[in-house]
Amino acid sequence: MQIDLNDKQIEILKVAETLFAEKGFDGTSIRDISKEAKINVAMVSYYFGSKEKLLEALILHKTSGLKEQLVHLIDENLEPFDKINKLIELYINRIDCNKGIYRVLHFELASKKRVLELDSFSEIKKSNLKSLELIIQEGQAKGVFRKDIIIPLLTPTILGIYFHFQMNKPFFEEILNLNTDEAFNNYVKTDLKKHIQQTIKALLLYEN
Amino acid sequence: MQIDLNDKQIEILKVAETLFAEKGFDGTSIRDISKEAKINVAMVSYYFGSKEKLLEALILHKTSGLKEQLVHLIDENLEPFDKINKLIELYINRIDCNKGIYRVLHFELASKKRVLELDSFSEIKKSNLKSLELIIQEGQAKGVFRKDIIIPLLTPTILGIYFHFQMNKPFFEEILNLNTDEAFNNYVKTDLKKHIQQTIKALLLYEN
DNA sequence: ACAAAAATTAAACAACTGTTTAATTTAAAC
DNA sequence: GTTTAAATTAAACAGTTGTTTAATTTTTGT
Repeated sequence: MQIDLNDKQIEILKVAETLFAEKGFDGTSIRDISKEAKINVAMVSYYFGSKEKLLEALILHKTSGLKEQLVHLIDENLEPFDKINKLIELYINRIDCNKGIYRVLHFELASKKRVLELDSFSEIKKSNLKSLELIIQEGQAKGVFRKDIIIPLLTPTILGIYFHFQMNKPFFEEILNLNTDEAFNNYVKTDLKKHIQQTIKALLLYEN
Repeated sequence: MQIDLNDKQIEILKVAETLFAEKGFDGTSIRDISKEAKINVAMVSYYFGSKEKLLEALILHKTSGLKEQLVHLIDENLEPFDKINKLIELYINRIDCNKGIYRVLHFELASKKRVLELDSFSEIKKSNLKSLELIIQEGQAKGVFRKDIIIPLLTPTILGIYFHFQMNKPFFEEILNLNTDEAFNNYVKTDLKKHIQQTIKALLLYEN
């Protein structure tokens, strides 16, 4: 796993992230990237080996970090619901900052065309699930959360709502009258976040 | 809007749906489609005009139908929660049958590369939101649902959870021990569906 | 200042892209 | 059966694709 990237490489990744997010991996050519980053086409192959390896480098470069934040959260001295709310906030902030790459990831992982060598990414996801599990169990031990929660379905609930909202941005901009990008982003960080927190809280408390 | 399609055209759409879902729109070439459908490359342009128009025809061909089901649901004589549960079931069944095209749609609508001429599709979504609104208001009038529900956020909650689960199929297959496609689909139609219904119910009932 | 290494370049590569053409076959109409 | 229209074909079109090459410039270490 490559972690030592020079400024030029990071610049390439930055441009690639934007373009991949806008037009998809297959929809973006190396020439698109090199033109936008004002470099020669050969530089991508020179630095990363191939277009696919560029994507892998991008994903690894961007997705590390959340894991550490979650592990750290476990030991914080917070009430169960505050901890869950903070977890949701961490997720949203993290993904919101890296919107582009998560969108690509979202699509490429589901594609049968490419089998990305992303064992390390899968490990991160499992670690995150483990952290969530610990937090839920703590809340259950304290008698605050119900006992029969299907923990693996909580992440798709959090991320699913967020992504679906982002994916249908044009539609929600229209029906919620969010006329500027700022208004939209603001809605995400306040109302949508609150909605997700409320949803999870309702799930954890729900009684038949 | 073209609705009269002959058998050959429908066969092409069928193949296109499968390949687009597997490899994405940009990841699928007309030659891929023509080879799989055992037709000449020129036939796609001959019948649909272009690759993009093929996609549009595919989307329109597949997405009509849910709207009518929802409109019909409004007038059914059901308790508010039963009506909502049935609505969720309709959504999931509908999308589950047309998994392929909804996956493409999900991605392509968010892409800046193409501006699909899909006013008719946007109209369908608005109509569906209107139907949901009527059902919620009925439940509110009967005093069963809370009053401060943000209705436009219910659809992303339902669809978001579902899509995120589908998009990360390999991951959930592993952590939930769903070893066959049948086991996975079964989990969606039972446990995941129940989870979504429970989530929405909790949201509609939630009290601070 | 000089040699070695790294970075950058333009050009070429072969394969693939969506689409069009013009010729041929098949089907329908009369 | 002949004429007209529709369907189907192989071939060619002009661009684009990811990647490699070999030459050149820039940077680095001494």
